[in-house]
Amino acid sequence: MPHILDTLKERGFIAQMTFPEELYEQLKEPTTFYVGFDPTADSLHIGHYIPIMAMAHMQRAGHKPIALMGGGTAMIGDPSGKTDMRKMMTVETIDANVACIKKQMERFLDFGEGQAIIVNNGDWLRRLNYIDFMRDIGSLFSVNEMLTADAYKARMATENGLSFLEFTYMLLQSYDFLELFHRYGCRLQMGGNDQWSNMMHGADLIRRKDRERAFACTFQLLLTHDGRKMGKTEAGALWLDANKCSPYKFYQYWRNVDDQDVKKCLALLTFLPMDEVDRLGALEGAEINEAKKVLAYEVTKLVHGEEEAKKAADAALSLFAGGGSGEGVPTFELTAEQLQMDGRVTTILADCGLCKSRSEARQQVQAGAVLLGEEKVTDVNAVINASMFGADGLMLRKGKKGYMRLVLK
RNA sequence: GGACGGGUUCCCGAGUGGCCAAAGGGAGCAGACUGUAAAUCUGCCGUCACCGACUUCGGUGGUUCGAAUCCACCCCCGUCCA
Repeated sequence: MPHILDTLKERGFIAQMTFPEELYEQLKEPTTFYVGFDPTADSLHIGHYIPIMAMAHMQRAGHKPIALMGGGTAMIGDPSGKTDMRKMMTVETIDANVACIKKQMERFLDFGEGQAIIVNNGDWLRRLNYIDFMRDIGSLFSVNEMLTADAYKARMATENGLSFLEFTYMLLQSYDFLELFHRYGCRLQMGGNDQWSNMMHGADLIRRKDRERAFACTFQLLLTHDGRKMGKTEAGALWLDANKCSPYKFYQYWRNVDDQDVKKCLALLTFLPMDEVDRLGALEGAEINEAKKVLAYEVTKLVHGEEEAKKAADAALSLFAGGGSGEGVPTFELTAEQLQMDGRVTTILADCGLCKSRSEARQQVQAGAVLLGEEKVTDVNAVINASMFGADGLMLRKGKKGYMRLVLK
């Protein structure tokens, strides 16, 4: 079996790590490691996916993952990678988010007996005593040195500045690591590359305070080939929750990735063997669409399950290739009464989510982007009535990719 | 605490009494071209039963026929000083 670090490197996960040789030795033994997640929303999004995949790889290689929920640190907000101070969140919101995220994580990791665990740093951070903390931990940090961290430097350079609350974040995250070391013998922290300085200081804290081995290792962020963050959609982020982003939409996102990003995505986001990734990634021209189909299917399968992935693939087949059953095509139900009251195409376009507002719907009609069945809608005031529905409803389309099957209830 | 500079639509950022729903860029959506890709060109991009109306420019009040723009107070941020 290849060394886990080699696997992760080969797939493109690793960004940087502390004491590479020593860590390499350490990981020859089963090692407990952790990754932190901020419960700033009630669902994970694609940005969390890379670390989760890495955790899964690690677990398969015999290491023990700890998913640390930042129920305590979320009350502060990590300044890394942010140009603005985050909104502070209430304890209730945070705890509710933690519960939702816990549920989602169970899909990716084995939380069985003796396997991965989830802990919440709110358990120890929220009852921290300021004076004790400052004596034990604060005394070991040098402000001069902290200020050299990119995360802080960047924030100092902007006109938004950095609050003390946020400045303290590094100490708390470092303390988390120490606490997890004490509780579970956790020796490695992994996470996004934007966390590098926080993670490094945590490992350093354990070395200084307990004189024990501890490591930090960061992952590449999921960026497009030209350096933009991947997974941005109109809705802000590509959510892993089916209610926030349907499996169909999720599938379509990956089906439409840039050619240049396909190989990287296959390596990072799926468990396909690397020779298969290399083969698919090498396809050129229209052929690369095959790779995109595999990518979309595999990722959707991991996130939403095999059944949903099949439905999404089938929907794509029926909408774009004239095959399939069309079972997974997005549908929107409406009643005859609704049509009676307001059956305007623009209203329905907005209600079913194809357009953000009726104004936008109106503009799309004017642009000639809207089709009802096979008919282009030319009149902004066009109305849909019950007689237009066929046996499988009525297909409403916005552009080439926006499909919604209307069904009469 | 003091002096100065700021808070504009999803983001960046112009605008200093009417010509402002607010320049420009980015993101996004759509059209053409394609391979459900990229690049390019074009249109849209506050809301609304939309040739008109309504709501927006940190907050609240005021001046004015008329305010994002002027005044007062307040909140928030930055820089320098203490």
